[in-house]
Amino acid sequence: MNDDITYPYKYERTSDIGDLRARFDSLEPGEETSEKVRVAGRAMTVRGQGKAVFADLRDSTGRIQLFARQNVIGDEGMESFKAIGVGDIVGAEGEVMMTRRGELSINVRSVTLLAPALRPMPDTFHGIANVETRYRQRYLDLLLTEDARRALDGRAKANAAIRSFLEARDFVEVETPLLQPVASGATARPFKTRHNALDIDLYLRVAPELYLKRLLIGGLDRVYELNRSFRNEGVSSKANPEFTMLEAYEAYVDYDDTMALVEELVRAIALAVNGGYEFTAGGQTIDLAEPFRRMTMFEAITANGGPDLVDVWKAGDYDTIAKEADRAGVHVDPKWPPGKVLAGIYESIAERKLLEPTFVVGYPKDVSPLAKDHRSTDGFTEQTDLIIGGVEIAPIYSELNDPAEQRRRFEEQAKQRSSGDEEAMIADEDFLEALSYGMPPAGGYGLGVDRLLMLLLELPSLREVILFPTLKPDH
RNA sequence: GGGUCGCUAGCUCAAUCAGGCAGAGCAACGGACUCUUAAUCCGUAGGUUCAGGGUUCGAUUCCCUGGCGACCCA
Repeated sequence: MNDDITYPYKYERTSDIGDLRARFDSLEPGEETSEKVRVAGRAMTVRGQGKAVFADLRDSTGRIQLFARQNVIGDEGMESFKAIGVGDIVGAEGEVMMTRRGELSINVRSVTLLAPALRPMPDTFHGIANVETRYRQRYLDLLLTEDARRALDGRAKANAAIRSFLEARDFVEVETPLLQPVASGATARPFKTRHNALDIDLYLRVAPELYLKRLLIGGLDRVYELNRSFRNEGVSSKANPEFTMLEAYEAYVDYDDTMALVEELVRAIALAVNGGYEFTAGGQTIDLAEPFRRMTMFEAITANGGPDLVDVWKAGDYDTIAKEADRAGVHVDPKWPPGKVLAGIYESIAERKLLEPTFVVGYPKDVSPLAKDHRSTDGFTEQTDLIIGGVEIAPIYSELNDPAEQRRRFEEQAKQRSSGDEEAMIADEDFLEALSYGMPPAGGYGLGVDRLLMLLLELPSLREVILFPTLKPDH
């Protein structure tokens, strides 16, 4: 049907449009240069004016106007220029000039159709209002929605900042299995798949944690993986089944050291993404340059209008804890261990109100199977969660390295699992064996890159910072 | 999982309240126009109104079921 269209193999460009902008934006209106250039990109608008035609051409570096005049380009050239439609990908050759109205342009000598848009482009003025279309056809969204390009750009900058921050501190980037025989390392339901040749079930990782710890055992003292992990859970504005996380581990330090490192890292990412430390979340200005707050889970609850549960917890009065959970609107399963109930109260009352960066220090052992016992508070571990804008950004641990204690924690999780908690952590026997060879004391963390980007870019949903968010097929 | 809302031309939206020929702008196509930039002007074409069922003389509109999405709640 379109057999008469030819699709050229290449187009030799002399410049990106951004380069031309940088070099020639200061031309005077009406000034014409003899600088002959060849550019290529997508025609975003075309404005016919009889024997003159204007088009806006955009490549990934910017936009420039094409200005074709019949007395310059000739009758045949004019015909081919007029044939350009909105959305077509074209190459153009001509001299750089500034129109009398002060629009940097190319005085077109010839134009080449490289690939037409056979389907009409969405309205280039109104853009795409339907978010579903924006997610399903992100290629169109990127052409028409500034926020979509901003998110893409922000992520690239964040990734680069993360790598340079960690490389500068001698962390080694590694890659560990996505396909795992046991999906452990996080309390989450995994995706299951099948390897035919090996005839085994495999799971997509819910976290790379236990493999990165194997590398600590293997003598890598500073290690990280900027990874995609997968959790078989619902989608929401704060969760996508696949998401990007940074996990990093450093031997011979504890979670206090790691908190300081994460604080610096978050600032480095913000600086790279936004060029500064301030942004708005929950209607409040957040200044990442301020020292991050630290509070216990109990303090976080009381600071946000909840009950003081310190003494109740110490006394082991779990009935009162359960009653308070009920009052806080937490749907407590009677089989839940007390620490999970307490964490539920905290999440319900406090978490979303913690707008300023806050380390919530100390997590109940029942919900923290991979961190060392807290050195001074019974029933708690040395896990802290960094909360920013009411969103959990990064759990940080003094990593548990006692294999006997790790086995007990896994057994505790197994109990929760057998009482119906499908998200309870699975024991990884191979990891326990590895631990028994000795893992150095270490601090580690997992940083939710998507969530941090969503905050820094002030976008309302995780799906805005994930190029192709998980959606049901629409047909 | 529950609730609310949305889905009409490629896109942005009307028409739905109170059932009565499914429309406009942009994009496309044809024409006019040599400094436009949401260009303008004249004309042409463009529809499984998300899908299926029901009520009705008649359904985009009312009812039911389903699909996809958004938001809120759990």
